[in-house]
Amino acid sequence: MERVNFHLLEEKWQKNWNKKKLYNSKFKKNFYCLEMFPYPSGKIHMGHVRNYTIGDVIARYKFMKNYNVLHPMGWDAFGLPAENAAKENKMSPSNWTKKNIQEMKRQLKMLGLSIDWELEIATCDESYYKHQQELFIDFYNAGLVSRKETYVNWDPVEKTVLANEQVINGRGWRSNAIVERKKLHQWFFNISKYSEELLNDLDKLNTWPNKVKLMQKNWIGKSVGCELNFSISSSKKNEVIKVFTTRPDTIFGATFLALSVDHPIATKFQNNNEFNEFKNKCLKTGTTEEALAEADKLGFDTKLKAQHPFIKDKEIPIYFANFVLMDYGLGAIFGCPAHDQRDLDFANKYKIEVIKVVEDGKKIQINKTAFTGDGKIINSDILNGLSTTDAKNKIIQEIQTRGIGEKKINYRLKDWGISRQRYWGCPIPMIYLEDGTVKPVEKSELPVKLPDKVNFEVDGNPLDKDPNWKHTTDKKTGKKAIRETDTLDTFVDSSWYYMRFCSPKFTKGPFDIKELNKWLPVNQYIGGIEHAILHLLYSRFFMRAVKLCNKDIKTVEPFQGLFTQGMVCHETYRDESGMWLSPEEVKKEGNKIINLKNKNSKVIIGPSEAMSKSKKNVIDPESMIKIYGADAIRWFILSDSPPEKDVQWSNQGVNASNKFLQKIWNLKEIILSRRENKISSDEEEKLDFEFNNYILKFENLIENFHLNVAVANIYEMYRVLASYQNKEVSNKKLKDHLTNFMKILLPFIPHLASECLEKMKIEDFSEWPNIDKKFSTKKTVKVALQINGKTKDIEEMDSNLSEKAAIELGQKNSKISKNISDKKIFKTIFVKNKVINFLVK
RNA sequence: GGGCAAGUGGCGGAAUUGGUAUACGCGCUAGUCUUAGGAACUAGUGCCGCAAGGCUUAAGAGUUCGAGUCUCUUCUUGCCCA
Repeated sequence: MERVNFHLLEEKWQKNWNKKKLYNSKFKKNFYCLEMFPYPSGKIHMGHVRNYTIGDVIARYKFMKNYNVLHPMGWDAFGLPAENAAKENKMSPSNWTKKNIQEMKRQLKMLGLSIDWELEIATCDESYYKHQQELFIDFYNAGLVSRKETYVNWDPVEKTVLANEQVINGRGWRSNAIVERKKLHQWFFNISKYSEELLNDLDKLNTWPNKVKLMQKNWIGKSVGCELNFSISSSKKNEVIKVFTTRPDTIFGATFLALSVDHPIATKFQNNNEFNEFKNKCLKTGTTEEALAEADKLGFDTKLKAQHPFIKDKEIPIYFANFVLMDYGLGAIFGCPAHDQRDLDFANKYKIEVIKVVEDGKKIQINKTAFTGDGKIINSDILNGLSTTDAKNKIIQEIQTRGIGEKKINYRLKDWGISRQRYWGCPIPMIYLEDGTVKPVEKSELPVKLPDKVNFEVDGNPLDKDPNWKHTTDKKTGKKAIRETDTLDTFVDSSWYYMRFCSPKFTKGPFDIKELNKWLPVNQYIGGIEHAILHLLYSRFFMRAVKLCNKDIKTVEPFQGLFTQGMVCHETYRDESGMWLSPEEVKKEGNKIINLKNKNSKVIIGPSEAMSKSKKNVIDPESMIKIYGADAIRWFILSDSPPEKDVQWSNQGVNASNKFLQKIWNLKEIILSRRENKISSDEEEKLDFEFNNYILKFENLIENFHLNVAVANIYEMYRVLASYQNKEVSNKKLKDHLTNFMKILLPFIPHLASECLEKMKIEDFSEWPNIDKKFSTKKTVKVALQINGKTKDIEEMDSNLSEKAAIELGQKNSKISKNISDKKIFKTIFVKNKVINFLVK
């Protein structure tokens, strides 16, 4: 049998597809299939292969189901690695990025994806970020942008701001330096204006994974609480401290107030050396919630006292504390040590009274662990005996009637800080005039381009150190001005790229609204779970912001369907000294595993983990394609695990895939050269029934992403078809079903299936096989025969058999009759075409 | 600590509404052929048992004629938040 040269035929079909698109003017329905675009790091990895193969199956399938499919690809091309590479290799970020894009595009093309490369975009191109600057200005004019001075996570070694997720255990993720708090002027998108809407609209996203929706819900973090005034006892001016709390039910357990060092009250202490020293210490704690929870609780006693609002003559001390931030709530809290861990840690340290006001039923003494659960209220005057929920409602009402506070809804979601002190990003199109005016650059002056020649030898942001670029004039007034030297967070770039894809060459604005309305929302978005929160939330915000600026836009939710695929994993290997070994550096021989680098050293096999350079458990897609062919790689990555779960890479598995593809080829040869056999209409009908049932199943399997099950079914179909070559069916019948089989294979292994169909002289194979409804119900079914609920035998029966006849047939079955001969049937359960259950005594 | 998801052979995993548990693939075993190989083909492969038969979906209980699937308790793992 002829060996297939997968490489030759893959090359042939890839060239062929370059000319074709997934459009057909006679189709009326549109389908936008999008996979998360990659960061051009240099080479594609198996995660990309998995992501884009899954997307390709969906895109090709939808096209065969008569949809016009938009299936674009682009590059998330701004970001810090390019800048680091520039420092290391003396290569400009721009050239480094372009080189990587070229390389990765070449590799992606090897996979034979149905991507329309004419729509390609890169976020670092002026033609892209120009429009991003326009959007920024639109948002600014719509009141969605603000400039605030806030604390940021500052990496003192990298001299840059870190995002919360870049702070790990209080240290910078790259430098490992202890992260500090630093006050900086930053630009923000006012995403928190949309908190309620972003939360409520999650309900509309029916096909999103619940897990992702839940993560977003927790991230937005809506909580109901109240503001409450405490008056300062010794104050003659009736000074009041406003606090926010989500636990007003514990007010009777309040034993101190804790304020942020930036609270207005702090001005009283600005000349107090001890206080200033304390304030500086606070800057050593990061700003993440985790950092605040973990940090040693530090306080500064103001010696001031506040009057407890509900307990007459009770005064509680007022402290400044390092775990209270001005950005959160009102920068002031009341401390209830018994029922909040941070408050308890603080109270224990400064010997503050602990009063238990929630009873958990077990009468536990509060020592080192606070009780934060729900329970019954005690020691609380008017609230005694109530549940925590009831107490909350009652005390809020009481606070409102007394006029000392009000109910407040709080969100954990804060405004989105978008300033980055970096070169390789989209410049923020704002200028600062000498008179202090801050204004957007005139739209006609866009884009604000990045300078080409930049000195990366200096610390900090190169744009800030480039006077030629930094100094400019305001085109409207002619006045001298300084540019904003911060660039935009790269999450901004990826928040609207799916909009740009609808009209990527459009020059009059970020998008042609007609095209936008035609394609959006993205019908199927596919990507990693790691973007469950930020990228998806920011994109949802962007869609709303864009809609606010353009009333003609119809879409609110950008991604109608979302699928999050799992990671690609591989075993990890280390030598005796604990150094990681790559899969190429070890060899398995039977039960033994040999270290090829050092034959005397043992190899320790670790658990299978997500492929990562640091653990060296990486398999390079291109070298795999060179050995087994692209179709075999696609086939394997789809076959072994459900797409939403992690998959383990296995060379044996790919090898098996490759063998199976060869068998498909052989089967086609056998059927094409088969001699005509006798024909039995019964046999032909049986084949029709079997095949139609498979086709019927497939639509469900693909649309629900059960691609591994689809693969299993294809193996079965292969066996059915192969078994019929010696049966009494016509060549035409066999070839018709072989054609259906190949069409079903097309989205999975497009090269081989196309080649086979061409060899079979099938001219148009762009349509999914039709189902013949008359073959969708089976003539005979297998029925389980049970005694007292235990299956004894399985019998094939006519599917139209009456209940009576079926039961009679069941009773005659030898295994049943043997077991019931000396017993009495007192009941028979009959489930048509499934089960007959005899209950006997 | 809180929330969510999951636990099925040696391994990856199947199993519409509760109705044939272990599909399909890998691996393994035996055999055929031979250019002796990491090829192809055939047969077998959950566990116990010579067999008849019995047992089996993390453990235990419950509902049901019938539970991998529903309910409760426990254990373990993973993810997210703290």
